[in-house]
Amino acid sequence: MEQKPATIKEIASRLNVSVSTVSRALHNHPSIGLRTKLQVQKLAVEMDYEPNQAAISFKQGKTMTLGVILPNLGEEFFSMAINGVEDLAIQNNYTVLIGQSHDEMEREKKIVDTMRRHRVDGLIVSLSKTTKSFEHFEQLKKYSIPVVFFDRVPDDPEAYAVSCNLENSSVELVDWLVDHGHKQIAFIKGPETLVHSGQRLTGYYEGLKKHKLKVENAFVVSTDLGKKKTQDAMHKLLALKNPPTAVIAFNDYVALDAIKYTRAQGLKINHDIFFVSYANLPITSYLDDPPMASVEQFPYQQAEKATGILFRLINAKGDAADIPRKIILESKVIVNTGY
Amino acid sequence: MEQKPATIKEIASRLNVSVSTVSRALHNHPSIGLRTKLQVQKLAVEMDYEPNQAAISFKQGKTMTLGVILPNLGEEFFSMAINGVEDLAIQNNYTVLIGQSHDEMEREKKIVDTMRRHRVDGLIVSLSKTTKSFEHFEQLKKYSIPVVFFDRVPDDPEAYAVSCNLENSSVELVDWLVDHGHKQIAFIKGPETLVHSGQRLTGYYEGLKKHKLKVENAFVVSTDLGKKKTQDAMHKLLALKNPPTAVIAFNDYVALDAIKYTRAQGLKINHDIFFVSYANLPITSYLDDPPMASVEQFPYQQAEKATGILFRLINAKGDAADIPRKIILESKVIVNTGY
DNA sequence: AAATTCCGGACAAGGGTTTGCACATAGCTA
DNA sequence: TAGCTATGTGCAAACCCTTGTCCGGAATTT
Repeated sequence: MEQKPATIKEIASRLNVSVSTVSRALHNHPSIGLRTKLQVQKLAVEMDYEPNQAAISFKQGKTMTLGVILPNLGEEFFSMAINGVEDLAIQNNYTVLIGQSHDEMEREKKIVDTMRRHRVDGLIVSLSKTTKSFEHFEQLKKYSIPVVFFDRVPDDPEAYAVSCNLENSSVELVDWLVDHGHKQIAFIKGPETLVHSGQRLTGYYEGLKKHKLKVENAFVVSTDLGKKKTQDAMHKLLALKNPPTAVIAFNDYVALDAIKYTRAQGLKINHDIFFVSYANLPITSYLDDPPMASVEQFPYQQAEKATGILFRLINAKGDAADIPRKIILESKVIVNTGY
Repeated sequence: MEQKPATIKEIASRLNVSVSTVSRALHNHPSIGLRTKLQVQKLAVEMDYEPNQAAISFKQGKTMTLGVILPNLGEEFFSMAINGVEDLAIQNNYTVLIGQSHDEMEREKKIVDTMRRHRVDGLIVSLSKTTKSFEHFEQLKKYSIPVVFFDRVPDDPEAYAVSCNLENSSVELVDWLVDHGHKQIAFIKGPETLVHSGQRLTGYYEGLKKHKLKVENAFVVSTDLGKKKTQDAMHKLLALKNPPTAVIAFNDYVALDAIKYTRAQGLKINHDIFFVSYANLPITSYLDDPPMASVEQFPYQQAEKATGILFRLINAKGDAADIPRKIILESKVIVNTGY
């Protein structure tokens, strides 16, 4: 077993040529003669030569590494998003450093620090739901590390961000429910810190208005996305003298918790009370009574677009003027059929 | 906005001291006077100095980076496992490079290449289900990059591996079913390439023997873990003149697909036919009729233990004699109660 | 006062790769 | 034949940090 990895230097000395020649030969530089080139390449293979990425990073000031920070890989939404980043990264010969904030701002900060120290060439971020300040990201400008956000994006016009507009789909969700005879439509909203929360709510109100339905304040309840709060929220709705016949949940996970609770109360899902939500997670297809409709937010595409922008930023030497700061995808209502 | 990141060199020249002094001052080296130390540290903060990890890696021949290769982050089992790696890595000031093989050997190979080029200090791997040769891993020895496998481990006595013994739990699964009156127990097995497949099957046979039940060959069907094959397998079982009353599925995902299919055939789950499986995924708690029992395989713990071994290997200079090559955790049957 | 110790800091090397520039040899043109 | 131009290689610097060795001078000891 060989101990130390081979270096360009060793190849050079064995062939009695200079290191620069070897380097150029391996890069197919035109100014190297064919014979030399072949010799070098042959020996390189024999010696299991592998360029030392650390040395290259050092020399070039580029690490060929992208950082990705997201709340939680356990959520299907994010694990699908990762694929969007990874695929594009691989195409560009980049590697991906992943960190999970677990929805805690402190952890998010720490990860940013680590990424910075590792000198990642750029960062893809989906914010933790508890993130309220953004210094840790702004700081990155000092080190000229570009950042692109997706899905959970900051409310900052300067930031590069890819997200899904949920307002129209929220209206469509209401449309769909009304078409199916509902007039008592409740809404479980998420944390105010998330930009998306507002969009959904706005769409909801808009939808009600469009169909000339009255806004019932008691029909709007909130959750922190945790199981407990979601159940509390659901409890409030069910306790009303005149409970809703349909519920729009913040996302599929919330819907799942809400459904579970509701079922435990003896109601028949999608019969006594209907659910619709956001995210359109594949796992919902295994449920007996999944949300009847869900808003697809295209995690893969969002992440991919964000990564595309990031690469443009990385490659743009200063003149990033023509790179769009905001990309908004349209979400889409998917009606759950085959169950 | 500052363009170039600050270097130790700049600090040195501004303070009219040598770079070595600065370096030592920042590392709290005892041979540096207090006054100098403070001056240096103060200026370092002012200049937003951040050690260049690439340069350090280069110099030290260590990248402080761990590579993790696993089939698919979308599977809860693996996304939970990642946390085990990440937590331990953070504690040791390491960063984690993640790659998904998507269960394709070719992709796995490519990722190994990238990781090698990035000179990760070590690798944690859970094999793709299509991986049949291991050259790409053995190759790593040449570069002295240690590898530790977990869960989906190779059948090689030399390899470092952490896994869960499923044999005993498989017997227990049969015990449990028999206790609940079942005598017609079927088994959906997985790909032969996975070591675990054999363990499960062995345990199944052992369980049958223990309870003096006859082995029905028709009761053992197989899947490649995909939805289609699972349905085919389930179809075969249900088509028997004397179908099973209970099914042991390869894992929860297989169980989910099988259950879905079975339900579609008009049978009542956990009434006409019972399911038990492996993995104990949290998402099953959202199902109306989840598998009645599931074998917990402790993904977090497996990954954590594997990472622990990896760190020992990284830190052991050659004498890795006392580091165990195999760690076997006992899996545990979890009976699904509260639904 | 002379000798010894120790503290604070400097010098320099080394690690792998890339790249601008200089240089040598050969082949060609005039 | 002298003068050029390709063509192919080598030299050396630069990238940033760590660390072993060495040295001047002040403080302590005898």
